[in-house]
Amino acid sequence: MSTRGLPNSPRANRGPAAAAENRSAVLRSARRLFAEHGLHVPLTAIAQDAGVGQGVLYRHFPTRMDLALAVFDENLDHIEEVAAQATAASSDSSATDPFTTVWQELLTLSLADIAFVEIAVQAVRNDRALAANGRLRRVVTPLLDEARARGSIDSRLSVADFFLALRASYGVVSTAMDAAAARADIDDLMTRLGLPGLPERH
Amino acid sequence: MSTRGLPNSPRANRGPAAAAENRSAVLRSARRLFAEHGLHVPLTAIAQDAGVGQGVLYRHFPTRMDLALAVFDENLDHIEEVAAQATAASSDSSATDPFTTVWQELLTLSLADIAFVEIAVQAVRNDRALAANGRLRRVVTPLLDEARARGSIDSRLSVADFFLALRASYGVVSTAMDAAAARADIDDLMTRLGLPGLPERH
Amino acid sequence: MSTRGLPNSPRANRGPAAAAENRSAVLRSARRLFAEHGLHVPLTAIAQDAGVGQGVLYRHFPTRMDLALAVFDENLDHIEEVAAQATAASSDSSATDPFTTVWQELLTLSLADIAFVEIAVQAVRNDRALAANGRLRRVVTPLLDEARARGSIDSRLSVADFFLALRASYGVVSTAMDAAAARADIDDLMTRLGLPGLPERH
Amino acid sequence: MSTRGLPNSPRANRGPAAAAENRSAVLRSARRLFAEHGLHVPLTAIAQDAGVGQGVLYRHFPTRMDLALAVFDENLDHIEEVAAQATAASSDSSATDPFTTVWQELLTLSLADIAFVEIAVQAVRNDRALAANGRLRRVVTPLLDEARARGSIDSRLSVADFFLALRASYGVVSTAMDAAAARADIDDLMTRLGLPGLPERH
DNA sequence: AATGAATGAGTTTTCATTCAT
DNA sequence: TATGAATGAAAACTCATTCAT
Repeated sequence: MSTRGLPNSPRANRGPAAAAENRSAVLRSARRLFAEHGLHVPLTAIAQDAGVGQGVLYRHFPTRMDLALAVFDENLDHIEEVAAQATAASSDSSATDPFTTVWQELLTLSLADIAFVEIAVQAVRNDRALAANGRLRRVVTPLLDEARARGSIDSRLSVADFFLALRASYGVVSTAMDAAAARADIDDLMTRLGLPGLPERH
Repeated sequence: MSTRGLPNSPRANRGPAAAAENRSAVLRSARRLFAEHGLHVPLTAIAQDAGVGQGVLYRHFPTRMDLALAVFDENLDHIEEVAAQATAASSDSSATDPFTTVWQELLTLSLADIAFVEIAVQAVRNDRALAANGRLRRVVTPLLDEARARGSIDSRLSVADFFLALRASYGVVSTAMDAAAARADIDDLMTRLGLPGLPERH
Repeated sequence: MSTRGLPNSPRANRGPAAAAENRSAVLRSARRLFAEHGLHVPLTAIAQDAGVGQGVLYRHFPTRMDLALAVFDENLDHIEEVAAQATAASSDSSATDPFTTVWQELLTLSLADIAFVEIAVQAVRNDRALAANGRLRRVVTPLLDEARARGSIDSRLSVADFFLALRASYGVVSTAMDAAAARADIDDLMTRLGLPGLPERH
Repeated sequence: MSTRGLPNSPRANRGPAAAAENRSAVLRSARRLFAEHGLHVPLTAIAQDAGVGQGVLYRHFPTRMDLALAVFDENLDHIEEVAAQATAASSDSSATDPFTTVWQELLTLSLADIAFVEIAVQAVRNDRALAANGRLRRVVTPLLDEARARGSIDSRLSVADFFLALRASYGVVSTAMDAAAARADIDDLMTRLGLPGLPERH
């Protein structure tokens, strides 16, 4: 009784190259919708926003946590890149201290992305998040050591303090009434903790 | 014709006197289940845990936020009481500074109750939460003034700093791996911010 | 554990006189809310609007249909009264024909009260509604006979035609876009059926 | 963590081809249950009757009104078809006048389908229903003009009268005690209004 | 005789997950 | 390999009816 085949849409994103594109489309949409609505957005909405079928989403990210951690991982990719660039540029004596650059980038990320907090919180309960934290630790430790040696930060500041400050910033950002207040409060908190505040420009 | 609303169970908590009891039962269950599972627990589960029908829950708390804020309000009731007792006892010169007592109670609350953070975060977007924050401010300001005068805290510490530190503690607690780590990290953070840490015993 | 008694509200509507008052209050509210929202309004809303407890509503009107028919019955009371007055006034030769007066009153009622239609429709399925229709028939038949004798209406118009026209007017009113259109359409329909239209004034 | 949405039943009506079938199944069930029980039947019952999950119903008809209007639209499809056939057959001089055929079909529909009335009544309050009425008007107008020209209906009968009569028939049908009485009353009303009555046979 | 809180079945609605095509 | 319809459990919400006080 059913008429013809018409299995899927005319111009389907087929093939291995398209698969990778689909994956990033999903990731991009997830990042945006997580940021806008929090971690509870319907996965259906993400797939739709990405312009792919739900099956694609499930193929690449079997669970919601997989998706959340993938977004989180991208943040770390970004941070690593920033760290590499900052280190490369640090031979130029007039450049900002690499640690400061990375730290400001992390604060900026927190500020921009409500879900960054949520993901971190959820992720912490998850073994795989330990790996994520490990990555961050590996990036930050040498920069911190160097910054201490240079004297650009307090010599008593440890990696543990760094993580503590980062986590404290979560609380400040996530309970802020608005973006401007959040900026001011973060700057304030960092001053009290002896760490660099946010960069001038957004 | 009407099919809904069959008779109710044999021996129920009826009458105006029971109403208040039922309300507290709901609140008690909500507090516990929010703390255990977060703000997303099914309202049905709360009603069941409280041993009441869903209608009771909806009668007293039309929306989930109403319930969350009621729990939050109870926290503030508790804090006010602690503040009053601490103030009353402060004539005894050997007593702990009232501000310290209250502050430690707030940290302890944060530590004990995952949902305290969540509620605070959600509540911040809500006008009614401003009133709640107002309550806290009114309680804390005089204690803080007195503590500054006495010299038990840094003379530069403002009420804004107090809220900032409280919000920072949210981040630290909510991203902690376990209770022991949370304790240690909170103590650490407070030391760095020049505020009292947690009390020795729980 | 429950505190005091406090069985019911301070100034309760007690006593037999109050009972009658409560009954009419419920009836009054039912008429209004049925008219505004149709027969499906929550009974709770009616009780609340009437300022009585739900128990009172159920005491006087065990089922929704009891309430609906009570409202309908009041309409018939009103019609009977109009009929009696019109008849009494009919000795005055300049007066409007009694049948016309009653008929116009019926049309006006239909026009004013959405629920009038709904009740009639529901009522038809109900044996008790037959009694209601019987009342109307008993009032109208002599007026109609006299009107025919006088020549104020077509001599072929029977009581059955009268009911038919009334029911037809239900359809016209209930599908009207607005009150003005309803008036015009009813007038039109009645003209085509050889019956008096609506009175000039509302 | 997520508890919702367990796997689905073994052999389901999957795929794009089945979607259309499922939609019609829902529509078919809706038509029947609306006709039997009125517009208030539980949507669940419709889905069940159609043999589909509730999701299917919501996918195709987000609101109850969407479903009701879809049923109504189908009626208009049917009427258009009848009109086309009647017009095509009208060259045969012995055939019934096309307008009469269409009009009788409309009366028959009203008679068969309690919900037809209800939907029409509800639909009137709805902008989308105006479009539906527009469709009907476009179909009827030329037929009416021709019927007037031929002399098969009273030359004074306008399109407005047509709609008026249709709406009047709603009232008569919806307040009828039983099918036989409804038939007789409709015939009677139409005679009085100078329009064709019901066809002999159904 | 009145009050109005409580019950809980019935309905609506959402959405994670599967799978025919 | 992708699509997107289908499923159906679960969660949210409503309200007729009862009954302790």
